[in-house]
Amino acid sequence: MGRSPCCEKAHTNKGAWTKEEDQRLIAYIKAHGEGCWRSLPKAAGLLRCGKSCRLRWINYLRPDLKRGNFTEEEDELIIKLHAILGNKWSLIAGRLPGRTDNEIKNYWNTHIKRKLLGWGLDPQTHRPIGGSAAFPVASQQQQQQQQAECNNVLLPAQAPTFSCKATAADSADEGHSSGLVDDERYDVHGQELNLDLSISLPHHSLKPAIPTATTTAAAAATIGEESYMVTGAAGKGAICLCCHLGFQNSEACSCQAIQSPHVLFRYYRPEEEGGQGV
DNA sequence: AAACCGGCCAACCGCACGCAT
DNA sequence: CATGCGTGCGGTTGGCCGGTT
Repeated sequence: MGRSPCCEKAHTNKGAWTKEEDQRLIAYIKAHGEGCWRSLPKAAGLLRCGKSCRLRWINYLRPDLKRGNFTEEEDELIIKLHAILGNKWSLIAGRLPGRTDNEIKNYWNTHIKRKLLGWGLDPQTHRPIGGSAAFPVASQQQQQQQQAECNNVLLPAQAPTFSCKATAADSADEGHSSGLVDDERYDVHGQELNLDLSISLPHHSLKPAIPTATTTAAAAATIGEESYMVTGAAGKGAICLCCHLGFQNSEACSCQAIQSPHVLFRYYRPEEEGGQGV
């Protein structure tokens, strides 16, 4: 098939933006608003690719950007969001007003990665380096051990403590694809952080595949197109995506492994992403 | 003062996705 | 349903800058 290039590369500038280019871009967007990036360079009199203009605006020129160092609170929030979302920088950025995905990505790679490594945690999995895989279907003893490891991951000596609280308003009887829960909150040093994740049932079916009593403390979070299952704070019970989809007891279904009251927070990713809890 | 080195960050590149036709 | 277009996203690169030798 092949794609046409996003712009005529032969006649575009590359590299660092000049003040004049910045001014032109700002002036144009102030006058006409964002959007239509492909035609913007020509209209604004810029010898730049549309993508380049968009990037420059979003990452640097936008007036609502918060410049300066990341705060400790932002640090912690990024770590927690990364544990949930992985390298979904744009989603993480959406939870940090004034920060861009690029900024957070850079900050992660240069600061937080090192910080986690200092804690002895794998920056990608948020698990102890050299630790075992998260919650495979295993014997009860193995599960207990893994859950203990999980708690260690969530509560390293120097790491902030947090827990996820699913509200009780999670009902599947809403009759609407909007949420099991209204929100999720993390305790950070005793302070609650409302992540305000968009929570919803898998859109095609609202009927739980397992008894509803076990669903009361569980939340299904829909982030983009991906659904995540989140356990309740006290481990009163949880359901996984597999159960919701009717694949309970399948190999991918690991909800048997999450009955410990000690598990503060876990989630399930779609199987294709590894299907591992955190 | 010059060379070297490592960290940081803006920008680029390629791919994926959603939408229109 | 297939195709093309516009846009957004995530990984990577390259240049700048400050610190060290």
